[in-house]
Amino acid sequence: MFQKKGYAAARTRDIAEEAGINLALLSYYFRSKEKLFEVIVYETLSGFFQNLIDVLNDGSITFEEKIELLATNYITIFSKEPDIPLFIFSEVHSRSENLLGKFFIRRMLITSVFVQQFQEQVAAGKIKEPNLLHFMMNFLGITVFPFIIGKPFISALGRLNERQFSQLMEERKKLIPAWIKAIMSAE
Amino acid sequence: MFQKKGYAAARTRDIAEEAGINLALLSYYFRSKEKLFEVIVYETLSGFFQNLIDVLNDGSITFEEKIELLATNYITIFSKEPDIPLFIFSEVHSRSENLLGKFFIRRMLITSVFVQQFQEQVAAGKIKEPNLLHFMMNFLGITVFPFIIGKPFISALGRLNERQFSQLMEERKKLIPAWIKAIMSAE
DNA sequence: ATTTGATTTAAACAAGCGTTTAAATCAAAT
DNA sequence: ATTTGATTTAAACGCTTGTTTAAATCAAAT
Repeated sequence: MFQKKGYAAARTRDIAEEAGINLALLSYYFRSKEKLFEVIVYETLSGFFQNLIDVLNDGSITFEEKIELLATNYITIFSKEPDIPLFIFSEVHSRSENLLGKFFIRRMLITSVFVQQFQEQVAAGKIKEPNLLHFMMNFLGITVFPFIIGKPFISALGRLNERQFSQLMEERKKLIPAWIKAIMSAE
Repeated sequence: MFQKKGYAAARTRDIAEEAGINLALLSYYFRSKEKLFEVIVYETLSGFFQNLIDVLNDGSITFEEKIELLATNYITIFSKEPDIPLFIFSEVHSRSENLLGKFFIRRMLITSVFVQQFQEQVAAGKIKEPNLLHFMMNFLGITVFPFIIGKPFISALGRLNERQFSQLMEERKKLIPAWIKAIMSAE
C-alpha cells in the first residue's frame, strides 16, 4: 500500500483490510502508521541495497561483469515489483531528513571493490569521464528510469501492454552493458 | 505544494497560507482541491511538453542539434524547478487513468520531424537500435533521472551541496550529447 | 475446570481534513 | 449616497483520519 500510493495516501484501514486483520491490530503491533512505514521503508531499502553490496564487493567478477549483473538483477527485480523505484525516490524526496544516512551507502560504495575497479578503468584510459557520480547517474538512469516512467507512460507512447513492456525490459538486459561500455569510451 | 509534497500530502490550509489568501477562497476560485490540482497538473505538463514539441518539430535543426538542445533545455528547467520531474511521474503513476491521453503525446511524437530524422539515422546505419522507445528511455534516463534521484541522494553519495550539484548538472549539458551519440553507435 | 496472558475485536475518540455557509467588505455604477 | 455584484472573511460543518479503549476470545499452563 505504501509502495503503491505513498505514505500520505495510504490509509491504515485499507492496510488492515488488505492484511486481512482488524484495524486496531495495526496499532497493537506497530504502535503507529509512522512506525509501520519505517519498517516498510527499511525492508524495501535493505532489499534494494543488499543486492548492490553483494555484487559490488564480489572480487571474483570483472568490472564489466558487474555492470551486466547489476543491470539484469535490477531489471528482474523491478519487473516483478515495479512500484519500488518510484516509492524509494518519492519518499526519500519528501522525507529527506537523511533517511539514507542510516544505510551508509557512501562508505559502502567508496570502499567497494567496484569503485576500485572503476578507478583502474579510469587509469587505464578505458573510462574517459572520471567522475563516479556521472557514471552512476548514467547507469541508474538507463537501468532504473524506465521503471519510473513506467507502464502508463510507455503505454501511452508505444501502446504496449504489460507483456510487451516486460519484453522491452528483457531486451535491455543485453543492450545496457553495450550502451554503458559505449558511454565509458565516449569523448 | 502539490509539486513538492504530492496530492495527498498537500493540505488546502497550507496552500491557502502559502498563497497568502483565506482558506475558503480556494473553494471559491477552484471549487475543490481536486480541481485545483488538475489545474496545476495541466500547467505543469503543458510547460513540460511545449518545449518538447517546439524542439522536436523544428525543421531547421539537425537530429544531433535537437539532442543537444533538449538536454540543455531540460537541465536548465529542472535545475530551477527540481520538484517537477518526480511530481509528474509520481502523480501519473498513482492516477494512471489516462492523465496523459489529454496531451496527445503519442500523436505529437510520431508525426514529429524528430521521429522522421530518427528513422533516417536508423536507415543510414547511424543508429543501431531501431526501437524509438529504447532511445527515449535512454535519453530521458540520462537527462532527467539525476533530478529524480535528486539532491538528497547525490548529497548522500558525493557530499555535494546545492551549488556543486548544479555544477554537476551543468557539466552534463556538454557530456550528454556525446554519450547519446556513443549509445546510438553501440553494438 | 480455572487461571493467565496474549491476541483480536467492535466501538468510540479526538484531531485534522476538505468544504460550505452566511455575513462583511470593497469597488464601481447609478 | 445607494445599489449592486464580486470578492474576502470568520466560523462552523460533516466526514475521514489515526489512534485508543475496554471488552471478548483464544491457547496453554496449572
